[in-house]
Amino acid sequence: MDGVTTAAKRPRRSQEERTLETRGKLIAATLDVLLEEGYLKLATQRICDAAGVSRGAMLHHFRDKQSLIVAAIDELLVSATAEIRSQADRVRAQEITPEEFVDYLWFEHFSGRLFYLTLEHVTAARTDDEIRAALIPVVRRFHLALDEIWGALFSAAALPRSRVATVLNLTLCLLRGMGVQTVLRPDDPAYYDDLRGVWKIMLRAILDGRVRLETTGRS
Amino acid sequence: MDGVTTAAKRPRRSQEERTLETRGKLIAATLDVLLEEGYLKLATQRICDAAGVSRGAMLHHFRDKQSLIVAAIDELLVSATAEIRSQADRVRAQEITPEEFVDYLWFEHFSGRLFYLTLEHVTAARTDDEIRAALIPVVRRFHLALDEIWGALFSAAALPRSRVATVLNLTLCLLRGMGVQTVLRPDDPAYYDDLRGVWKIMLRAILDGRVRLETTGRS
DNA sequence: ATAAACAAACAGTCAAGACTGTTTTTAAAT
DNA sequence: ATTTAAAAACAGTCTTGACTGTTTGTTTAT
Repeated sequence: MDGVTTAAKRPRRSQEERTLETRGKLIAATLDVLLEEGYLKLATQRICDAAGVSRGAMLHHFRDKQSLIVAAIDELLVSATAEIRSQADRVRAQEITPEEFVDYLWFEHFSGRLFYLTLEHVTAARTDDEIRAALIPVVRRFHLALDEIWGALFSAAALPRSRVATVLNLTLCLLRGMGVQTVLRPDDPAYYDDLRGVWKIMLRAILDGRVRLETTGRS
Repeated sequence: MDGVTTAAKRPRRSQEERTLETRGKLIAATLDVLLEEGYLKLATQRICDAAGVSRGAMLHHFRDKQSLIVAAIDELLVSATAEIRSQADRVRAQEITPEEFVDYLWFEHFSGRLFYLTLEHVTAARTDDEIRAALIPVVRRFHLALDEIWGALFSAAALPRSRVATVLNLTLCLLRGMGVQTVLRPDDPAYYDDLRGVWKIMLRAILDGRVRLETTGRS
């Protein structure tokens, strides 16, 4: 295995390329292992095994375990934002209905990977000041991006522009709550279909103007 | 400090009394420490310190750490059920409105202790088959009790009896989702008031019959 | 005297960061 | 163009502390 053989097998990569590749592997592996093992059992050796990278290399690129996790969550939310935006564009173009968008959000994000990863990092953040401080800006960017997406989503005359984001955020809260429940209420898809069905009826009533949202006194 | 002095200070307690007291202390301490530290940092020594009981005694009464936690969650949900039932009785007696009930659920349970403890055990259960298997029956009892409470709650002519539980479960999912968000979106009570305000408007529309829920096709 | 409740010590496991060593790339010197 | 030195990327080992369940010992109730 001399220099000639090595050069023939693999072109010389710049430091930047090497860095991007290693970081990318670590971030992807972190999300996979976090989903599979949970935060409680998330060991750096396990991540590195999955990434095919040493712990020394991991620590070269990320100050500590927590820094790696925060970077991974950031990447997760950036990706999710792009995917949601893409589907939202289809709602606006009237290729899919708002009801179908709700189904998309449920089946593609909130009853699986995105939400379970959210559950893990949110729960860890609740009792750890450092994690929480690191994640609040990350999540705030996600919320702002969603609000921007929601603002451009609907043009229903019956729904004031200022209410659009509220309704969509309420939709997301419903789906998060359902996501929480899936953990200890599995094998009951009818229950979740039922909830979602009722929600769609409510959403349709709002979009059609049968329920008005202007006056939201604090009551 | 001889036997006579001890007897004079504290009456002789039966083994059963001692057991109930020790178990009670451990269970209460578990919930307190779980809320404060999270599942990730929940150490049995910390629980025992808080309970004023030795680890040996803890292990005498509970097979292992997990058994203690499951017993504590069971107790938590039994207590919450009783409290929710008591408020629901006041709704039925028309002492408080359904809207006020929603506020009660939010402020007393889903924006604080009950929900945060739920977050902890649900997240731990997601990736641990044993915990999940132990908690599913516990949580099922909670769900059944809630459905029974909901079934007796409203007598709105416009809302079919079969739909009452769905609407209340939908309410709880919304509140759970909001509870999840409070962790990384703190210091924004107006946001949560807004969401809750919109839901109350929708709830009122359902109760008043302006939105009908009979046909909930699976769409 | 015996059993149950309780306490403390023991033993083993595991994980993260610190640390040391190696390989690859880049820049400077020749 | 080649060599050398430095920097960056990467790998592997060590250290330390924390944790849980097991075991042994003590106290209280029957």
